[in-house]
Amino acid sequence: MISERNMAVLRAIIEDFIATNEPVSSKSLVEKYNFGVSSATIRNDMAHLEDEGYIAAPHTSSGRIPTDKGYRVFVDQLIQAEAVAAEIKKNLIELNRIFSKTLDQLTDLDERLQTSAQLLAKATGEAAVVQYPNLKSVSVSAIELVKISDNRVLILLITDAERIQQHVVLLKSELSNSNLNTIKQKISGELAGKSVETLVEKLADLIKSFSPELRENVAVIVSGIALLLDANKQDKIAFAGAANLLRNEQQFAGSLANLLKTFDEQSEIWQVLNSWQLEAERPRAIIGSEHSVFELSNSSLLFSSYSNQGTEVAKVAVVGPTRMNYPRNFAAVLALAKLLSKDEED
Amino acid sequence: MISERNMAVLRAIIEDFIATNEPVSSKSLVEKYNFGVSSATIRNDMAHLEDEGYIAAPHTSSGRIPTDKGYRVFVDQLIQAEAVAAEIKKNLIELNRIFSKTLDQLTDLDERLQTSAQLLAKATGEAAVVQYPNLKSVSVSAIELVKISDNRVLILLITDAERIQQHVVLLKSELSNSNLNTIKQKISGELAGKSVETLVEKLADLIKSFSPELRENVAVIVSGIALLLDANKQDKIAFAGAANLLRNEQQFAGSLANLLKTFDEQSEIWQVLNSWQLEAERPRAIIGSEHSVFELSNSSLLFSSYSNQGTEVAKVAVVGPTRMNYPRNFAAVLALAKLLSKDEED
DNA sequence: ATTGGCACTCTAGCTATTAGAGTGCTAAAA
DNA sequence: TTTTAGCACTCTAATAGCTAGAGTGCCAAT
Repeated sequence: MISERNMAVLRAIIEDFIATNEPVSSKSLVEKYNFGVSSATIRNDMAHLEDEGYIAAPHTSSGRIPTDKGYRVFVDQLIQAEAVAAEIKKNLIELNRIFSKTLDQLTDLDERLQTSAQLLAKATGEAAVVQYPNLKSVSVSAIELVKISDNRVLILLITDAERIQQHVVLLKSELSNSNLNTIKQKISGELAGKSVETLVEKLADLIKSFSPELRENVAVIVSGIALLLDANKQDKIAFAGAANLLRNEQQFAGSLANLLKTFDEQSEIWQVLNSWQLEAERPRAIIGSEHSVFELSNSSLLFSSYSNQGTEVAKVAVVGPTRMNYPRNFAAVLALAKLLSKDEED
Repeated sequence: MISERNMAVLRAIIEDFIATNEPVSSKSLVEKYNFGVSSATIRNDMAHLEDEGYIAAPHTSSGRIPTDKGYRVFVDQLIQAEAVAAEIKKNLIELNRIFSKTLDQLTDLDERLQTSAQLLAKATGEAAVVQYPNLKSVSVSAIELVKISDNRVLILLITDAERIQQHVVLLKSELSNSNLNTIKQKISGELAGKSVETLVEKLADLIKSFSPELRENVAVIVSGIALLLDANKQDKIAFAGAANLLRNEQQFAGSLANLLKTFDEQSEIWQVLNSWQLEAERPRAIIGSEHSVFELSNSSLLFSSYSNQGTEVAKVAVVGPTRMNYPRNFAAVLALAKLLSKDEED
């Protein structure tokens, strides 16, 4: 059984450890906190907490450090406790102001997400990851073709998820404006409203429906569109704050290089994020051994999701040591998630 | 005076040090290289090279390591020596093949440059930087306006440097297709062919030339264009290979976090690159103390430039320890610079 | 100019020692 | 039953001392 005071001691240990990164001793606890009992009593509590697996001692005669299980209850209570929730909410408003000041000016998706990651990294002092929207379920709202020189055409793929992608193709032969217009009308009419996923198959048929003299160029354009659709399927993330990972260098030991490579390659992180579900608005924390990313030992993942018209499209996350500042970081993740969401109230 | 053999010894020391990262002793030199003299003789040569400042001894009874001055002559000779030039050229062809295989498929500038940096980082095993083209001197070839919903217009700024930028603006009131077309014609006609730099001033006048009922929306569109032009002025770089910097962790001591931040913030690196000039096709190496980036102590910068129709537009660079593999890295920098260049032969 | 020989120097690794921080446990007190 | 003072015990981290050996510098001989 975990008594009221046991809990308070656990919490004090965790807060102290987060602040100092040193094993916490019974003596320092009675000095800093007003438990109104002696260090011997605290020692008994600590022994108990250790039995239950909430804290551990690096060696026989050292202070205690929290275990992942310890952090778990700490974080769970944190999210529920009214007082702290208020604290988070206050941060949230402030962060919302800061974030929106920068983000509201950006409409280009790449820039927007990259900047988001940078803001999140800065606000938390940790590394930040922002998933690109998963466009598999998104549909095409229009395809535009713009002639930018005699033989080059810019293809624009506009989806209903704010993402506008571009690709330039080289035509095989000259194409009159009216012909280009015909092609545009037909392609756009044929593809608009369809989901990105189902689109690829339709493309081949499309070419055949054009008159023979246009087909060569249409084929080039269609292959350009296929390329853009393909790009949508790639798992992409924006990442920022690598320097912040270095602050906690010792804990990653030799694996920091691998860790950075993991972020570089993106797809693994993407999968990790996808393997965890979110309930409603709640942010979630995955603490230490709860995840299995080898390079991220002793690290926590804090994430939430952003949505488009109520449908979850992707996640934002903060990656840092298990001994991170949870209240601050939860607030930042929530603030960003809210800002990136395009829901009714906008 | 530096004799023939002195030079050979210097070179052997540098190559050995690059390979092993250990101070090089006279004994190991006679064992690995065929100088045909005893270690005592080599010791005399080494004492001489030390007097001249090409090598240094970490402490009295240790082997020697090259100084920046030592690397300097090594690199200068490297670039000139026929045999090595051939070696570089061979690498260059191979690298060219590898790079173009990936790059030829990419037309989006962001993606292209980011991928370039990644390829360069991978090919060299170092960190890589690719400057975005400096667009101050570039001119606008067209401005397109595309309606993507009732009240949103996508602005496309197309310059003659392959860069196509996009921005979405929210209209104040509905705008008919024909009106949009009128605006497009007028704006594009007015701005096409002008250089990006001179354009900003013209924008204000432009609004006045429209009929009052259009002005409100034109103002929105014009401010969007201004935003895009502004983005061109920002110094931007693509960076990759942070993990490779970690490999040489010890040498950056505590400054690695600052270093990563420097790359994150971009503008400082941009300025450093700009402060060095290139002669013609020659790549250039800036070794250790020759540059003054504090965080990059013991590091070399290798760079070359890419051009558009013969005009230099930006640089590509490799950043690594002074004891990097110069021939390989020179080849990679050159190969990429050549590939990114859009000159007549394309 | 080169070389063998040798004294000399400095480092890196090993061992020993110690102060002190912190615990666990016991027996008494509340 | 809970709390506490007291004390023995343990482990770490820092310091000092020691030694093998790698490497040099220089001298005298070739």
